Amino acid sequence: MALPVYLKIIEDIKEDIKTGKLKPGDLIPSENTLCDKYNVSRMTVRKGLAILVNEGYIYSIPGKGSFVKEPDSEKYILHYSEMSNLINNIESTRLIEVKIILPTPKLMDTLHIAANRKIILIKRLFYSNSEKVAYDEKYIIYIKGMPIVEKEIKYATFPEIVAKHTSPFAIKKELTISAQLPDEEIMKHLSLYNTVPLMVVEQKLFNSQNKAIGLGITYFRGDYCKLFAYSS
Amino acid sequence: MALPVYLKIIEDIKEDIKTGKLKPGDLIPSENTLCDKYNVSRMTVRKGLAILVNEGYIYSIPGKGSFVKEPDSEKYILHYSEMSNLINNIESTRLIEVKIILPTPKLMDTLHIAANRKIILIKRLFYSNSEKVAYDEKYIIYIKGMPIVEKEIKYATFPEIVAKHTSPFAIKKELTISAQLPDEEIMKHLSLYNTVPLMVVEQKLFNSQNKAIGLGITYFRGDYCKLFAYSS
DNA sequence: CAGTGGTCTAGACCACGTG
DNA sequence: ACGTGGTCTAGACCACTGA
Repeated sequence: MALPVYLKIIEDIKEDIKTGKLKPGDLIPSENTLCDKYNVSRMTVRKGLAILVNEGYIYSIPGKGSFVKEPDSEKYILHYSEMSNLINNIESTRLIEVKIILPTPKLMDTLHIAANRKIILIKRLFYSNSEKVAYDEKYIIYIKGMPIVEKEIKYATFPEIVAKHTSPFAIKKELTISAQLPDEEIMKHLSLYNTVPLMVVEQKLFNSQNKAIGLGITYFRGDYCKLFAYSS
Repeated sequence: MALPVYLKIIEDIKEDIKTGKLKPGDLIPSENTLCDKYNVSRMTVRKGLAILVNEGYIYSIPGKGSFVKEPDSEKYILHYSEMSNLINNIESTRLIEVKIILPTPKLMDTLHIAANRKIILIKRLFYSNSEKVAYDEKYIIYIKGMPIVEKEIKYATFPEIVAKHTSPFAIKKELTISAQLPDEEIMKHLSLYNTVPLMVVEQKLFNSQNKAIGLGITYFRGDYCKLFAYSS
């Protein structure tokens, strides 16, 4: 019995759920029942159940009991960074342009800002095996002290640029993934001469007050980029 | 003080992390120190810390202490189902074909099966607002008792079909997302006459022994499908 | 050695839900 | 009134770390 009791409890209940002995909606034995079954104090049982709750296997209703949960079968974990994906890693970047602009109507809308707010626009190209694999645009709401020095931007990931002076824990992010065809500007930047589908990843950053602080759009060549996700 | 003490402890430490008072790598006050600070027993402090560990804010090393964690800044939660996405929901489906086949070399490789294993192939079309928005192929390793009855397949999600007779908790899933151009068969199925980029989502299902049991490929019209993910 | 986190106990009081 | 889960206590022993 090197195994702590609470882990044994977890194992047993998970097993019952996976084999179907316990089905979604079923009532789990009460905490006191489990105390008796394992000859263990209630806090130990509760520790096990808390972990099962946390892992999404069960839920508890005060006064009623603990029940097997309907699994979140649509939930996946996705790891995303502009700099690495399933097929290849970005080995180098080239800065096309950095400038301060005023927001377009679309930017005013997605970032919820006034027409006179200054925006830093960064355009970059990503290379892998000396080939252009992605074109990248970042729009960052300008704040004093922001890094607009070339060497600070060149190899940084979007959250890294923005989080330079705030805790990375304070930043929330959203991704929108779509398939598009390149417009003329992108075809030029990526030196495309025939139709190549693009995997477009829009990344929106929010501060801890849920105010948008930046927008990044990365246009990956479809034949050079795949994303990968897995169920937890 | 309706707020439980352990939640107060969590709040305080999160606040210190978000404001940068505590930085990644920093040592957190020891459990006994926190007991004194909050005038509370050790189990209460530990409950709070356990949740912070679970949420990825801190980690603990026995004999040393608890430390602020480097955040997993590339991790996102993605909700995916063939039947609903950011832009629109699938309102109806049409079964094109259901048949038993022997695996192609590609299938033998991705599903790790022998050449004589029978495979159920299901081809479907997904409609939204009476328009064809996606073409869908499922390959399921045939097992006795599998539903191949039309009405059981028609409106079911891939995991639902496969999990019909096993617990949904026992199934692990992987997604691969890419942008592609349609081949002739897909253009025909989706009635495409000019070039439309496709968002292709490959879904692989595994049983609890990590054996592949099914493969689904859904080809969404890029202009009708976007995926959405967010940081936790 | 003293201090740390990991496991566990045997109680307690509370709010809640059902008969 | 009783059983349920939610919070909390004031101890205990262990294995580990670092001085």
